Amino acid sequence: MSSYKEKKVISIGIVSELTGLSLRKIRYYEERGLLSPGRTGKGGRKYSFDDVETLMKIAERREEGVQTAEIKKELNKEKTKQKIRDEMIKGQLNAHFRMRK
Amino acid sequence: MSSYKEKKVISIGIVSELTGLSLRKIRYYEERGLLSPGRTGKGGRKYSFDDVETLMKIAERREEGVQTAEIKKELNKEKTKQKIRDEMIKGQLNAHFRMRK
DNA sequence: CGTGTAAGGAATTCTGACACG
DNA sequence: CGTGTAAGGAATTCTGACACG
Repeated sequence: MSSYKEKKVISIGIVSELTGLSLRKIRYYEERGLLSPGRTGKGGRKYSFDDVETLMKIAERREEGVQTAEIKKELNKEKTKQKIRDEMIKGQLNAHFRMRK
Repeated sequence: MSSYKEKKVISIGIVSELTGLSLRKIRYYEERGLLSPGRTGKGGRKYSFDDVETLMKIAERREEGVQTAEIKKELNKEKTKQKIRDEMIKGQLNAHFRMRK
């Protein structure tokens, strides 16, 4: 279910090193709803490797001059596609096990 | 080569939450050579998910009353075994590609 | 041996705001 | 719109040491 890629465990400083983005940019993209880091008990942001990958995609698109609102839509589309893929796999597995019973 | 499991990106506070171990214990096991976290520029420790797993194994063994020196030997043995496995796989791959050429 | 804790300092992160554009 | 920066405060982490056992 929850793989390492999805676990929110990386602090913003490390994410900044990993992506080359400033803390300001990382926080701003969150403000615009492009990603949702977790939070520690006292407010510290926690990111997953998935978040880091998302940020790298954002950086690419920004360099191409794309605005955050547009990038947000693109990311949502990707997420939807991924969900459909996941459900198809789940469906296949269910069909498989129904047959074996 | 370097998967997410091996990337040193988690701070000690998060590792403490993930493992249930105190900061003191985590640092002590390092002092005894049972694991080697990375370091940020200014001295902060950085752990990988692999390190987190190692710490959980250590916690189990400690609960059984095993001393750190003994646990260290066990971990080294595991590491050696893993290395041998990795090399066998590499060997198989090499053999395979030699055949296909 | 393994772990807790108080101590002082350094580095990190947070938020809200002003600036420029 | 997107990003930098200075500001003040709070939370994190570091090291070396003393304590107990």
